[in-house]
Amino acid sequence: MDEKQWIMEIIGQTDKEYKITDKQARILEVAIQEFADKGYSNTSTSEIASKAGVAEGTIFRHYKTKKELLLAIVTPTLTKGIAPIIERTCVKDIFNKEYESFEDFLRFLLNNRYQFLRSRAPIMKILLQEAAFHDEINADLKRLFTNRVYQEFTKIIAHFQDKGQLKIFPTDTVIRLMLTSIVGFLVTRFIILPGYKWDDAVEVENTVAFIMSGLKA
Amino acid sequence: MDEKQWIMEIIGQTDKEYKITDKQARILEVAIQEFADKGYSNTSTSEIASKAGVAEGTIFRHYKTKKELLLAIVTPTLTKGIAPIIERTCVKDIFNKEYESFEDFLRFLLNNRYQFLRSRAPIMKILLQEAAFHDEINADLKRLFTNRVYQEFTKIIAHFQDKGQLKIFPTDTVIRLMLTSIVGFLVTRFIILPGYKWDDAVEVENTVAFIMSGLKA
Amino acid sequence: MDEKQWIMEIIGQTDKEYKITDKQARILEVAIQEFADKGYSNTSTSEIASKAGVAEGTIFRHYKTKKELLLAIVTPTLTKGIAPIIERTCVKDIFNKEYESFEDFLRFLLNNRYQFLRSRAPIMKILLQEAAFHDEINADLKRLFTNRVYQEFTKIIAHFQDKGQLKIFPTDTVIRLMLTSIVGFLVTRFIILPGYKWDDAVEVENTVAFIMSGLKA
Amino acid sequence: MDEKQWIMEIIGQTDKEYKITDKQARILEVAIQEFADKGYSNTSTSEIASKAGVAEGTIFRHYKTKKELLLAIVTPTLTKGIAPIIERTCVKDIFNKEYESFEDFLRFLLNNRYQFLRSRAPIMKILLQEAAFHDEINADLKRLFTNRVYQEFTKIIAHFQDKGQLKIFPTDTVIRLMLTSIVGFLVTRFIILPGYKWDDAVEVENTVAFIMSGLKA
DNA sequence: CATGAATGAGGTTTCATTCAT
DNA sequence: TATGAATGAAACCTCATTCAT
Repeated sequence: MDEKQWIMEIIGQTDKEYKITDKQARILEVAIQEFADKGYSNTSTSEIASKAGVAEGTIFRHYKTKKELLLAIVTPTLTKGIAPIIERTCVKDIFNKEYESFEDFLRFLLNNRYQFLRSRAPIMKILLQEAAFHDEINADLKRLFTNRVYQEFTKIIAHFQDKGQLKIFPTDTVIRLMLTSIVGFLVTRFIILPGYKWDDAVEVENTVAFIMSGLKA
Repeated sequence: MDEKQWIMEIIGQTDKEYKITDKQARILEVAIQEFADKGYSNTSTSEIASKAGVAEGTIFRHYKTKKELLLAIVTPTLTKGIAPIIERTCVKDIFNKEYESFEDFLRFLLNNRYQFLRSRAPIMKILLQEAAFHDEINADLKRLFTNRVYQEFTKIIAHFQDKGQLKIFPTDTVIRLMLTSIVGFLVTRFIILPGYKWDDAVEVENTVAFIMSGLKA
Repeated sequence: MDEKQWIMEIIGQTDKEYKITDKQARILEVAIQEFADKGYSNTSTSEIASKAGVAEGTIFRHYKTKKELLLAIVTPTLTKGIAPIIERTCVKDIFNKEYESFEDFLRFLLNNRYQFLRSRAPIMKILLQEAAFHDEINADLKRLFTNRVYQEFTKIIAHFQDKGQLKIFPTDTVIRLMLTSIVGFLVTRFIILPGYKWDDAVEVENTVAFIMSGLKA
Repeated sequence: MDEKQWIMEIIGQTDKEYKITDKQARILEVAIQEFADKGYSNTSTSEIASKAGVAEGTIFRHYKTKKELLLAIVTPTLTKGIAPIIERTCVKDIFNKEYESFEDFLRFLLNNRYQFLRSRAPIMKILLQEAAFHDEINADLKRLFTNRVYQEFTKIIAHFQDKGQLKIFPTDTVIRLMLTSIVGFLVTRFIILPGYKWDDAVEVENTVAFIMSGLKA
């Protein structure tokens, strides 16, 4: 199912058959739901167990501690959410002239992350909430950001500045403004006001336009 | 002290003398610190007590419950953080032609909120974290936003669109893009990367310029 | 192998071929090791299973409960450790004048038990530790002691007192002093300080001499 | 009360008034009883709590962990049980010619430790049982033994060997035989067979005589 | 006002044991 | 015979809150 594609990521084997019992899946499903709704600390393992229709001990057979359950949920999305799009998909393509313009790149980026988050909004909410309090998540987040996002964006921006498409703002500021608008869109859309009557296509286009106006030469 | 001006807000009496014992102040100080660092749920009242050099019972003499302590910390900043700037300062002034341009308004807004947050970053962090899980905070936030920010911004934007200064984007989108950039700046500056070597004046100016490029007619 | 002679005792068939699977042997081996190192209560069956390379359920296929596993380990050594030496070997021999002197008997006893414990120190440690808390072991121990050791020793001591070789201490006291020295030697040697640089032959001889000085007429 | 003198030792203040609530005393009393009867691992904190007529949380207000409770019980007796008698009372006195003979010293030692254990048998049982499994206890025990008992005994034995009162056995062996008999007596008397019809005065005298026969020149 | 011992409900975790495969 | 996922009771421990002093 498309909806539960994240299960694959969490289990870690994309297509290989890997024993994942029905109960284990239900534990993950409920844990994500509850962590997102009420926060990690405010969710008890006994609650997860009963909502998943499972004995409490069963949770601890699969995850040694409650925190390990949290990390099992959050880590794959963290990695997939930040790392690959940049490196694999974009950077190569951009320098292979796949993206003629920065605007095309931006549009692709927004659409791509939008699709990614559609089915992962709750996990992303957990990630953002708990990053503040768990060093394991925080460290991963910082490492991925500096090694992937920041480095690659720096190159891309330099590339398009060289081509004369972008204003010569300081790179850090460009990244900040750009990411702020992108993340702001996604967070508003999926976390703060998921129920609002968004016309997503229009919002994406307007956001791209807004960013471009601010950055283009 | 300027640094501890929030104490006044929390106590609720701006200049009148109101008995605020030394111990009570220390409880608040420590609670803010710990809630911001480790989260409300991960901070125990006994920990607050011992770090504040106070008996465990003393906290409950001033605040009936732990949650009441949280709300005592968060509510004044929530109110002051959102409400007054709009109503008192801006709206009147704008229609009194105090702000000739939207850009001036934007610059004032950013600088004003920047100043406000300088000494209240930890409280703001608590506010953002806990709004997700406490209906009391959430409701306040939503009410303030719709009654103040949203309403007033709608008027202001209409005003400057009429004057031909702003592009005719849908108002909701304009507000979203604008606030996203402003909040993104403040959150990045004070919460995510408070230690970074920001040149604040430049960042403010660039942010204003960025927003203006995206919105002006 | 000499080292694993206890396996025979535990299985219960000395020379008959009795199906003892490799897995069962490994369970026993690991259980003895862990019970001796960390105590019965502090050793979990799952730990035994994993260290023995066996599924958790497999242990319970051979031993209905964890306690049954303990008793299976401890009982044969308990019986063999106390009972036979007295009855079969000694008493008969002594009255058959095999032992001319109490000193010869003592020397034989010490050497014999010393040999017996060489390969069974861990089991003996378990026995001593757990006798205090498990009535099954305790009862066996008491029964064996009163029926075998105490009764037979009484006779032997009387015999050598009659022959004028032993001082006329109260029998109970003689047994206490004698056993205290023997058990003290063995426990020190095998359990408390097994790593110490003992010259066993010398220690045995000195211990015999020490006891004899104290007891001889 | 004489019976509860150990309470003082555990609290740590001999005569100074130190807040020790009634409940705390009851927790200790019950914990000692249960640990001695059933073993540390087989005694649950909830059981201690209910038998002491106290809420379970109360235990953890005084002792952060169950192990801390164990150590609080065992450490003072460990220290007092081994250390002072040797150093303070004996060694000085011996070389001050207080003890004319090794026999006098032995008699004093036995009587003194006998008195000490009268009211502390359960604690001593716990100590012996748990030393095997808790490194904290084990380390303390080893340290005290080598620094106090072993060192001082070595001097004392050399002293009396010089005076021609003792056989020239190797010192280690002399210590082993002597302690074995002393500890054997105390353990038999207080732990293995506390209910037996002992005539303590006689047993002490016989034990002294036994040891002396074995060791005197 | 302030204290801190006491509470007890509820949290996470462990573990012997069962049972379908 | 062997497996290992599942169980649930019970273990240890935390913590907001109360109350006598």
